[in-house]
Amino acid sequence: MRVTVHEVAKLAGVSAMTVSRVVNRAAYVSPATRQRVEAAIAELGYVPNGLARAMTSRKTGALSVVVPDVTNPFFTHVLHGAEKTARQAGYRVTICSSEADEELERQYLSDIISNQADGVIIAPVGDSSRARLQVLRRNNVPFVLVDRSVAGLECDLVQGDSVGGARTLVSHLTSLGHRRIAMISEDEGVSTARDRQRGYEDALHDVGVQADPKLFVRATVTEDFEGGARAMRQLLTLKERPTAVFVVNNMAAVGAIRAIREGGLEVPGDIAVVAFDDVAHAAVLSPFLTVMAQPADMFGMLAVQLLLERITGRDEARRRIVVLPGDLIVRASSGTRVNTKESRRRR
Amino acid sequence: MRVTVHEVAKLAGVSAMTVSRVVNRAAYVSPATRQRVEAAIAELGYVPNGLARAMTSRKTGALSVVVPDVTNPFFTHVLHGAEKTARQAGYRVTICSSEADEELERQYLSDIISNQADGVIIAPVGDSSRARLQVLRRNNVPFVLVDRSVAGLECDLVQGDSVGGARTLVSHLTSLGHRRIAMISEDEGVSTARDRQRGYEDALHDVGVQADPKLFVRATVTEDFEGGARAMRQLLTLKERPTAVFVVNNMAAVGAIRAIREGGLEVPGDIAVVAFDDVAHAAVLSPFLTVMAQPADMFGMLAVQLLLERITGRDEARRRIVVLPGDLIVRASSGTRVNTKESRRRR
DNA sequence: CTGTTAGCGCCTTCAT
DNA sequence: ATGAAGGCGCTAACAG
Repeated sequence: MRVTVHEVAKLAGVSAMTVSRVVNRAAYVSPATRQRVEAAIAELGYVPNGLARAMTSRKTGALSVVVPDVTNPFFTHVLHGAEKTARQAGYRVTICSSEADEELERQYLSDIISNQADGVIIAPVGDSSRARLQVLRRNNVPFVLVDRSVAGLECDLVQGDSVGGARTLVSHLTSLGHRRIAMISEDEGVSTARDRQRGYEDALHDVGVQADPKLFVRATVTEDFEGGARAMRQLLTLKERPTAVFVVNNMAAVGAIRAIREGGLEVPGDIAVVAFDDVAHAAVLSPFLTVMAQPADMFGMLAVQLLLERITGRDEARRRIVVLPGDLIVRASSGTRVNTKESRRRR
Repeated sequence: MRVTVHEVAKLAGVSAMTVSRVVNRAAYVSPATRQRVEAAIAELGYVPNGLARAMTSRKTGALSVVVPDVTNPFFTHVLHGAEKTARQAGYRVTICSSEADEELERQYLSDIISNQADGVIIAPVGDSSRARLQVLRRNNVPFVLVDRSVAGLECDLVQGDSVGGARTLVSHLTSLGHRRIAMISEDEGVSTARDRQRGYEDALHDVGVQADPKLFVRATVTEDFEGGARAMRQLLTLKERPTAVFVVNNMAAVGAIRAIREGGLEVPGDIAVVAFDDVAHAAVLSPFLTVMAQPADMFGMLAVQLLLERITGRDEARRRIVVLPGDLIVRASSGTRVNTKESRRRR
């Protein structure tokens, strides 16, 4: 089978312990024996068994990052930031795509415990994740939430300013004269959905508009854009169509825009669209969607930093919450000033 | 510390061995004791230690997927396909982003051996990866290449039809009347770059055009689009500018288009652009780039299937190569028929 | 400076 | 149907 310390030891004429010391650059090994051991290692192509090491050291050097969708550019950048930061600190990163599925998430978290990851970064499926995360806690696996909080669970968290961001986006629409503004949200168990809804309502309230329940729909947000498309189609059936739509995230927005066009309408001519999170490559290729762009890489980086502090630091019980502001990027999809009764009156 | 078999055993009043048998659903445990053990497991929140298990079973249940860039939508979908297929087969997937860096790749592969992954899927940095992959082989870690082959290395491989795909893309351009067609390629150590160059030259040859070395530039392809942009800027300095450009991949194409626009020119008006690999979300938001779309998810799925066969199957020494065709998707960036001297003459 | 002992948590093997 | 012994590969803790 695979080469072990013992074979190296035998070849070098020393004990297994000495080999271990050489490998780990640890203390006092005479240059002469060190050299013999190194030669033996090279000759046999010895690679230490990380599992065995982890067994004794109780450190696997692995962090797990759990996201609902690896193909979503937002999470892709969270991953990237996390991976980079973790690597620089000597940790590997295992990526799990929960597909926004509770059972799958449960399975992954169980795997993570089983495989003794040193820590976990997770964008939870939703509030239902609470029970699963408490199992992590019971097993002493430190974790940090990214992007989404979980109701009733106190823990470190890196998130965007969803309330403020949504308010800014929707205010952008109202400032253009829109008053009949719909929102496409997602499952209410997701904290960002709730927060963005609040920002949406705040912005409407700012201009004296009462949120109309008929203009609020939820999309099942999947990797495919279908969820957003379906929600949009539903809005298009209304007698009084909205003149603008605020979409809870980038993927749903892409679906919504497709649905609008398939319905024979135009963005922003017939319906203006704004959304949370930028769409990386699309933004460069043909800048179109007006968004609240979030520094996704930074989410990942900071989450790992908090996590590493939990792992290495003596547990300062204090819970840390980092909130990162986003940037409003105005592009074509939100259109220009429109003439509504209200806006005409004001001029 | 973490709960172990022994604590469960003590609580249930049995031996550790019996606990193990219950956990593994193995042989002969009386219903009565089984029940007591299960109660103890639940009460203590026991989760088996995967490392210890792997130590004895010599199976970690982990596959590693190494890609040059996790934010590239092409690789993102390869990952997704791989992850899904692996999970269904009971394997976890660890993702490594080599950043197209040789040293980083070496480190990852070394980690992978060390952590006893059961197998590896890798889109290698380039031909230089050969040495590193041979280390894998020496350590009996089965692996399958995706997307790129490695010169001088015989092994299972899932790839696209780069020669044919490039030829189709470039022929699309020649059929529109273009004759002065540039290519933005990448490092020649990457098999797809070589293959696509061949397809490019073949297509030119088909219409009696000799490839002009001045029209061939290489981009350092990074996660950022800068590589493609720089290459494009270089082409724009030519006295006789190309009328069309074939770009080796999606990321570089995005950069190239940005550079063209920043240079005050238009796509496709001044320069037509075609590229390999679609840009997922952008394609829906504002269909623009003419591409050879590859079934990336399928790359990942098939690669895992081949890998699992290597892992579980008795090694049928035969090497397997799967070549998946792409789809030409014609959009705005390649433009319509142009009038060149040649095309005018022909009419 | 180097070797010996023991044990990480589990499971294979052999008893009972 | 259940238990005891031993070992997977490595290293911490103690010798010397």
